[in-house]
Amino acid sequence: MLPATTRKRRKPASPEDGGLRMTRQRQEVYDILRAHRDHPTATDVFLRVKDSLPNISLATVYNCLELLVEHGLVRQVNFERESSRFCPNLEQHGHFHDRGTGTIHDVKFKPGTDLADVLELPQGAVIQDIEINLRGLLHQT
Amino acid sequence: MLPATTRKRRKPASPEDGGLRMTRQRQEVYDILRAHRDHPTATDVFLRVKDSLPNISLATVYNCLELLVEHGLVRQVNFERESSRFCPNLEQHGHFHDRGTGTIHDVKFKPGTDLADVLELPQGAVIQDIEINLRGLLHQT
DNA sequence: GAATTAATTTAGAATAATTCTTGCTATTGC
DNA sequence: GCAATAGCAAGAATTATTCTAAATTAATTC
Ligand SMILES: [Mn+2]
Ligand SMILES: [Mn+2]
Ligand SMILES: [Zn+2]
Ligand SMILES: [Zn+2]
Repeated sequence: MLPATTRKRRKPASPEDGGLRMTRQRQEVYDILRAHRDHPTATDVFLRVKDSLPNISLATVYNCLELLVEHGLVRQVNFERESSRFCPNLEQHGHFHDRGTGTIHDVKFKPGTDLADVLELPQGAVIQDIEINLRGLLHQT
Repeated sequence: MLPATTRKRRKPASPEDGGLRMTRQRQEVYDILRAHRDHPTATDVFLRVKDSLPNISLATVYNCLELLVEHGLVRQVNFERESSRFCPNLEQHGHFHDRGTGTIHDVKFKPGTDLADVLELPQGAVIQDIEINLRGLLHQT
């Protein structure tokens, strides 16, 4: 058996990428989400990624987004029945949809507070996932 | 001009029904939502309403649900990208989806608490609508 | 490093929830 | 009762998303 250092080996899955092999397409999709954190739809991502990968297909963009979500690198955000949007912010946060401009803003949780303090959860409920979506208007101050 | 009491007049829109004319179909759809508050989908409602209105169409169920939502009698509840569900509970509340059984439970807000206390809202944000969706498991106690 | 195997991507077809269109029916206002 | 309006049913259309199958690329084995 050869020493471990000389054996050819695939790049190990880092904790960062959640064990997902970072192909060119997946990396570009992920980079695009982190470059412009405006909660783009799959089609938005598709149009943007074409600049660097002109031959990428929409199906691949959907595949990449699905994998990034499954591996916990990206969050999928749904407002009403609109197209899903994608967000690389992994901190616990909600979303505010400004009906005036159509933009979506991240909403942090105040430190030291717990959502469960505000809610009357059913007996025995163990929360695995929290989704908070707000809609309204953003007025100039 | 005849006295008001003798003139034939349509049933006035009550504050309860939000100005919506309550046709047979709308009434049955609404009654079904209030009878079983299990957050049924449009198809669920369709199947149930057929007992009393065997000729109703799915399109009509969708129309009725849309109108009931627009007029504020019913809330539309979306989890992920699943079919919309419908809820006649008009109190401010969130939803807990038990992944074990697939059931959806209403989650009241604790009296005297304010969600805004837990969130760092963007400057100038005026909230018109709040959606809180929780997912997890309900353990027997 | 060529052959083999496995994973990924692509293009287009399929799916499914929802919405739209159209002709018909019921209700309303007069 | 009659014209105008509103509502309904059936099925077609829409659209975001998923699936399928073939081609490409990458990894593994020899
Ligand atoms: Mn967009
Ligand atoms: Mn159901
Ligand atoms: Zn976000
Ligand atoms: Zn509810």
